Amino acid sequence: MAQLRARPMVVEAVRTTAPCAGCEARPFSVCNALDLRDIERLSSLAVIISVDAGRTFIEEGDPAEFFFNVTAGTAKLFKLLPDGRRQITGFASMGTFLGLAVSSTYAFGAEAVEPMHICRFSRTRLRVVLDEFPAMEKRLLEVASNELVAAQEQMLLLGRKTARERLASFLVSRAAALPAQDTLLADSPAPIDRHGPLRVSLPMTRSDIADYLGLTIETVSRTLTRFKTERLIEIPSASEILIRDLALLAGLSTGMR
Amino acid sequence: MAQLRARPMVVEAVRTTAPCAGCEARPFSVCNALDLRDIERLSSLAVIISVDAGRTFIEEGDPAEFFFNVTAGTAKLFKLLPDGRRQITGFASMGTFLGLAVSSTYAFGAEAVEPMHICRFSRTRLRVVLDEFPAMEKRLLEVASNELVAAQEQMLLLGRKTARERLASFLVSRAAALPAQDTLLADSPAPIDRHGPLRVSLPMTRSDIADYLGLTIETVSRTLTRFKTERLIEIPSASEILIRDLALLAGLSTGMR
DNA sequence: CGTGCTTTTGAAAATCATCAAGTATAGTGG
DNA sequence: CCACTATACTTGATGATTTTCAAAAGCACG
Repeated sequence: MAQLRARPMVVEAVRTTAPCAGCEARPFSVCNALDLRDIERLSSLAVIISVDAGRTFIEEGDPAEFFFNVTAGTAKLFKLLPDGRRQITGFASMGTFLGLAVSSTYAFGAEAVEPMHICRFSRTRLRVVLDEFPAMEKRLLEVASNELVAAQEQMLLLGRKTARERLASFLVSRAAALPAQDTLLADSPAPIDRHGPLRVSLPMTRSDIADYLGLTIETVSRTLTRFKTERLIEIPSASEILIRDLALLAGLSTGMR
Repeated sequence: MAQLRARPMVVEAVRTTAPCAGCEARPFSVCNALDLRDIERLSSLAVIISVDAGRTFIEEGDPAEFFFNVTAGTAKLFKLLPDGRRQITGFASMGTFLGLAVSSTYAFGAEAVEPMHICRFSRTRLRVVLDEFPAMEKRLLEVASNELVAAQEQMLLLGRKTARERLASFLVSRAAALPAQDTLLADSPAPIDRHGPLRVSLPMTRSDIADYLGLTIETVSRTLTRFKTERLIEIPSASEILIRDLALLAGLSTGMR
């Protein structure tokens, strides 16, 4: 049960200019709450950081000094037990805002699964901006509310769904997040009505998927293989899956059979 | 696996005056963000509702017309699968704010486990107040952030902890919430250092506990019995538990043995 | 073209769920 | 006030899904 993990080092800051105005992630992020004029203020506070795949950039329990905004790549967010058991609580991709904890320390860790670009803000300095622009605070509340809904859905999955239902849910949610690969801002009911095979990429390892779904890598592998033999999916490579029957998978994800 | 449940009727509104100024729950709730002068504005929007034990007052999927603030009693919040499997995502007690969903429908249901008093606000009308008082919006963001942290902790529990660890975690969190019985606003590190037996009340049924912890009622019962034979707790009645060794239980809850 | 890591596959083991009574508790009506 | 009934809780025996242990097969990278 207990698999101990090496503790990766926290990434060191790599300072760069922060051109918020031309930021590709802005349309997907809380920063969009500000208009171009105010964006300048934000730019002056932001530091852009590059994070290599596998690097931890938030350490659970560390003083929560910064807020982060993901502008490229994907991170896994996780909590650990003393013996090394890990629960991944979510994946953060372009536009995701991190660090909302009220407490003085981070309640979770974050590690890049792909090379990332992250926009980093000092908490204290961003707080001033938030007080100045209530629109951004409002947007943050929306984001937090959406995350809360997603968290409740994940609790349902972890507490009550079978391995099969968990994997089906995971694949469906990955498909629903296309092309914006971001569930947190999925305000509109994603248009998942297209037919034909749907290509979803899985930048995370089987181990990550297992720790996200509360399973072991073996169960993840076996279940995916079974989906394949049942012609629900194809697995061209380990990091890529073709969904052949999304509706059926969606049914499976809620216990229909 | 699938136990179907009768669908309880939604409670009808029981209109009463809303004396926010003298509200016992205010110190524990978001309403505290307003000073006495502004509280009057709030009062004019609130309707106090009485809910009998067992009554559902939020139906998952219904249009999210209202916000709620619990002023007395306890509710369980839950999500259902089509076949009746249920996941309780949390318990709401005095001071808890409900209905934060951004979407137009409730993402979860809520049912009273004890007779309750609830303060009800129209979403559209409360929105006006929020725009007027940024302090309250800020307080809401804090609340949402704290709930998010609690949700991540629960994901760790549901995804990675054993039955024993889950029950230990549950009892410890009930003890930590004393006397304010409210985890959501537990901003300060709860002073759990007192020794001697600690009395925690469990107003919810074993079935509720099971659905909260992702277990069956039998496993809940067996595990509590085992704690009793191990002298960790006493069980004077089904709805009351004496914790004899909180530190040991706290250790158990994170996998120490 | 090794070498190391990830993934897949197989067999055995374990935790927790299910099925099944039996016991306590609470609420109801006589 | 007490018996009666319904519900909740406990306890036991059995079973199944998932984990654990083990090893082979793929794949990526130097």
